Amino acid sequence: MAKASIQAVAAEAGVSASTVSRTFAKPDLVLPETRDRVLAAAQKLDFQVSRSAAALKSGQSFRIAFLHADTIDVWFNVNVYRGLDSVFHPAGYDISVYSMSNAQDRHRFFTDLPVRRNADAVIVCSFDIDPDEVSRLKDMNVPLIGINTPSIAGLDGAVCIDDLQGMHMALEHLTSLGHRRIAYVYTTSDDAARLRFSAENRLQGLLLAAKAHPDVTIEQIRCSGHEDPTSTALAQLTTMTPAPTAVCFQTDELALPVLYRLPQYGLQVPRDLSVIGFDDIPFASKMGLTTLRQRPQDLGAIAARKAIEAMGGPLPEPRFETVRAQLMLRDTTAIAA
Amino acid sequence: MAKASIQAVAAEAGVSASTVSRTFAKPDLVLPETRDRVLAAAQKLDFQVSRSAAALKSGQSFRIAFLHADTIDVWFNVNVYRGLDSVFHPAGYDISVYSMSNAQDRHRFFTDLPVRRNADAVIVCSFDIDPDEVSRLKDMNVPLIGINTPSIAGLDGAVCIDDLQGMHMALEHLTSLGHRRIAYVYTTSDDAARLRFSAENRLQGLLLAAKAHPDVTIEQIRCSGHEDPTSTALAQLTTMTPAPTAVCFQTDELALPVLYRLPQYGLQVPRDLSVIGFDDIPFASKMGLTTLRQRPQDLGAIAARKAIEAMGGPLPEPRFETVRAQLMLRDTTAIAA
DNA sequence: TTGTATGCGTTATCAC
DNA sequence: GTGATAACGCATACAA
Repeated sequence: MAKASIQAVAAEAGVSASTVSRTFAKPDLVLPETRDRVLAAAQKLDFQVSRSAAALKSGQSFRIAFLHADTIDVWFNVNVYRGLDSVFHPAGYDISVYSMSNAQDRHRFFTDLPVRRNADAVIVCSFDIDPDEVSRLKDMNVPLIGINTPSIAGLDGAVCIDDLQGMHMALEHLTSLGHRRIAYVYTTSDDAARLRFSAENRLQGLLLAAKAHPDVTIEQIRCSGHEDPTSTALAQLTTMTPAPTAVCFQTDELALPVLYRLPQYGLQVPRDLSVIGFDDIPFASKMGLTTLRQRPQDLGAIAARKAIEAMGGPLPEPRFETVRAQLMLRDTTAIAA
Repeated sequence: MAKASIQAVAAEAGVSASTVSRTFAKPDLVLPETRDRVLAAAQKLDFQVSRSAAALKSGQSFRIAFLHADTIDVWFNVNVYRGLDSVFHPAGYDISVYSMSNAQDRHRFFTDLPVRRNADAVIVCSFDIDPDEVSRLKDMNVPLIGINTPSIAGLDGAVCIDDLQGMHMALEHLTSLGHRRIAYVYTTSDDAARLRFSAENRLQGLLLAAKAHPDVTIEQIRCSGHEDPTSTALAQLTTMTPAPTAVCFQTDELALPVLYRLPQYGLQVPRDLSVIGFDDIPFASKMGLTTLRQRPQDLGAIAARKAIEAMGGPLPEPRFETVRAQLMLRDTTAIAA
């Protein structure tokens, strides 16, 4: 089972090694009939181009570094990964995932910078990356693309979800149903960098949108990292006076456990309380939660295309992009009581 | 920002390139003080070993192929990935993910076999891989490790969750609470290979365990891929006569939406109906679901260690391993009505 | 369009 | 314990 080299294929096909190389790297530069002969020989010998050798010679690594906050299993991160993969994989790139669960991971990453010479582009996701870190990454001379980064300074491209527009829609939906007392539930946990920004942006979006409605009040329910957010939210929602008639949650993940328990505390949804989430995770549709859909896969795919474009030379066009959230009307919002 | 080569570091440190190489690859073969000098020089020049070059010369690719059914975002798959990464990343390996969402993906993979010469080990997860495919992968002469594979034939190692033991615990728990009429809800969708096996194994486990209790009956509720499983399960659970007093779900994912809707149909949990899930996904604890915990991260880590051992030479020891599920007692089971 | 020659940056093998 | 040297397998400039 000696792994066939490019030489062996060349011999089998009766051509030179360069022709075999070209057949795989730049098929259009080789005569169709030659190409077919080479492909047949390759198939016969079970030949696959060695990525290591190709990488060494070409100076590329065919690896993309994907930096993200928290862990890869959070819904947003893994779906961004899927989007990246849907573009990078067919293009011949592997994705190296670097999870920054805590300050230590992060410190180690930025001192070792294992990405140097080992990535053709860097994708930074939901990351409160500081200017120092940006400049260190830029020193690597590879494209640096952001996804939902708080700032776009120093990036070669970026794509963000439009939290403001999303919350604007949420508020307009609720006010059109007659809601005036609206609560907003969010978390501020230290070890979930992604959530910090979305919490902030979404709150701002809600407050901004509320300015157009002088009679609307927004009550903030803040769940700090130490406590169980479900309990905090339930306690507040059931005891506030005057009681809100609608509540927006920073994320579906936060909303769903509360939605489940509300009946136990005498609140019928949507009769007594309208509920809106954010994200549209799979459980949201299964539980009928009205929510704002964002598609992390799309963000990932857009970022990947920008990266590929930037690797080709000039900066991607457009460099910065914003994607709208979509209001999914389901069973948890109704006319105010 | 010319990327420093190993030569440059050697010059800076006043040693030969070989010594620099050794400092990174086999630090114990080099004198501590020499090592410090080299490390200092490397740090100064921002040097990192080129994985491509190292790979070419050493004959390894430093890549692991991770084949899984369905998509990477399903809870089980992404957590297996985390487990793999926790072992492979520190060991210097990157993971290339190959998602087999459908027959076409799979066919393409096995005809192209992009993994040939480009992976040092193959991990196959939740895969109804057939003998032909196993032998094609084995031809690559790299370790082949399975995770929750239906068969272990031809694999160099494998680790599986003990579905039978898990369901045995579930049944004993329920019978000890006085339940005698127990339902089991499962899905059979074509495009979710993982679920097919777990559905089958878990059902068998339940039936097997029930043999010890002649007065216990197991009613199967099968949700085919075309219909909404939540509706099917609810319809059956609320209309069966005699009504079951407890229900086991194949997965938490299946259980939770049903759990949410049961009160709407007049069934209080656990007063009228006890509910047990399987997996212990994050929402299970948030919603108080009694369930069987499995830890895909552990399976991934175990598989990764077996792979590394097998790459070293002999077969891993033990070659095949089974991990127990753990019963998490929460709020959805109680004494039979 | 295809073949020839060369070198990418590292590691393995051997001396020393 | 360290240094010199050759080779890993391919892609590219250049020649044909």
